Amino acid sequence: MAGRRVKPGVQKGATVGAMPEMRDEDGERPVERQLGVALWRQIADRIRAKIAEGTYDSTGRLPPEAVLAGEFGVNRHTVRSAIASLTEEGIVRPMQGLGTLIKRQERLQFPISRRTRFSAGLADQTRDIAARLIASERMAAIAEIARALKLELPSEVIRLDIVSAAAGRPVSTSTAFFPAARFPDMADCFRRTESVTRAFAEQGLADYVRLSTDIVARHADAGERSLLSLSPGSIVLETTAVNADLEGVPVQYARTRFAADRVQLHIET
Amino acid sequence: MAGRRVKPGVQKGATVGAMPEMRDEDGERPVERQLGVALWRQIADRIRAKIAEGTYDSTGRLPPEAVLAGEFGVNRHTVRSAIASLTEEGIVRPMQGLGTLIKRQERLQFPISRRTRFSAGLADQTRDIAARLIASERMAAIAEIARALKLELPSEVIRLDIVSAAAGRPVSTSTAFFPAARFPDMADCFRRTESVTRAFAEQGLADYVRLSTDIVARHADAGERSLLSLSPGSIVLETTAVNADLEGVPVQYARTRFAADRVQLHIET
DNA sequence: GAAAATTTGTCCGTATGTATT
DNA sequence: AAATACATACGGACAAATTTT
Repeated sequence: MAGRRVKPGVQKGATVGAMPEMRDEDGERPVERQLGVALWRQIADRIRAKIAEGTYDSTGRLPPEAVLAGEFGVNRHTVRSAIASLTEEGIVRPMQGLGTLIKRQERLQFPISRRTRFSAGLADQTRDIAARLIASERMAAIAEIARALKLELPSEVIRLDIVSAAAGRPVSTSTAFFPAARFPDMADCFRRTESVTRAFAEQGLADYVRLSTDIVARHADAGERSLLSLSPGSIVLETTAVNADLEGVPVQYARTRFAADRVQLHIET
Repeated sequence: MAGRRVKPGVQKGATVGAMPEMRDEDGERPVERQLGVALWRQIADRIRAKIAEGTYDSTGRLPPEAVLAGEFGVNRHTVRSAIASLTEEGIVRPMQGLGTLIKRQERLQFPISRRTRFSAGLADQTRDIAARLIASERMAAIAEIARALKLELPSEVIRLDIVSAAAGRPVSTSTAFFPAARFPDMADCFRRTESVTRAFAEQGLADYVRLSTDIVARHADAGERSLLSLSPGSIVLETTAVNADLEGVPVQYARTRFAADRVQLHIET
């Protein structure tokens, strides 16, 4: 086996004859070398994608390393590096003599609708939900926040930094702003109740609705990777939402970053 | 094994106490090495992110290479590699003696609401929108599609593969399924009108609504990178939507992958 | 139960790419 | 431009654990 490896690098000395753009339309191995992304990481990405597609669902395990190496046209060691990375991510678990088992992990579905409270729809998916307050601050509102909450400047807001976990794994981190005049005890109430809904209720707001949501996806920065236990290159789904009471007065402006590989947003319209 | 980086980094020979601290809220620079992504690509990613955040909006250009090298704690050669990559992507344009200019590119906002057709909300953001049919097929519905479209098995569906571009840059690629019995000429109509809405209209469906949408973010695969002109490591926002006529009968099941760095989804509830 | 086949884990070495000095 | 250090990728050989024969 072990096909001839293509000569890497751009030979700038000798002009290579007109190789007519080999059309590699078959999906099996357009591996791109030396483009700033290590081969083992590219292989890891492709294995991860295949797992997500359900390619290996019938066996529940990866093909043997030697087979994968053959499929991708790389050395077995390179496949091993890729599998090591996926192991680090908690996606697979290699067992000597047995094979590499695929750990099943479902995506949590987060409903986004007018009446949805943060964790309401999660109750039937997992019981073990925890929200932890990691920081809070009473501060002057900057223009962006004042505009969203429809506050006059200057105004004070309360900021809460929250990390939420389901089944022991962190799934999201939020930064939420509340008008300080109306909800002066937000931090204490949240710390005690571990819920924005209940914190609102303790301060006299029985119900509230979601006004609008913006959604963006990007790479997680170092802080988010740390809070959400993500590996480098991981993705966050960032939602920016404005919630209001039933009269339409904004009560919360929140930016939530979800670990993209653990969640799915769902919108009923 | 987190970065055991020894960090020769920033040699501050003379302490610059009065430096105005350019709003660099991103604390320090925990550059993580030996993790499968070349340093220059990590730097490129971070510069791209900063551009997206608007960090350099005041000047419209990147700080000098030497300054960037100092900020990130890497050699200037590495920063140059990163900038070369961003130049290739068309994000910046270095000019000798002048600096590195940032090419303006806004995020397109895609509204997701009950009555929104695909490109309706785009009209006021850019004039130059194009939808191109790259493949079509009449095929037997698989279980997932039949369930979404509420078809009995066996049934036939028409599949359209579409790439949409705005202002000359591809922003999304969709795979859409329609019941073949009801819309037999979908492919021709779409090819002619370049619009799902108009193709529906030509076949007797004047109006339709969005029933539900699922949203997921993940790394782009090789095919998506090719169709959307994305670089390795890029992210796609994938929406899976079911549209129905006004009686609630499903008429379209579509999976759309957006280039995540070019779009923002917006939900009004 | 024992032997063979399969599969992951570890070691050797070599060549090349990456980043700094 | 060159020297140095380290990460990446390849190739081979064998050990260790598990399943199959």
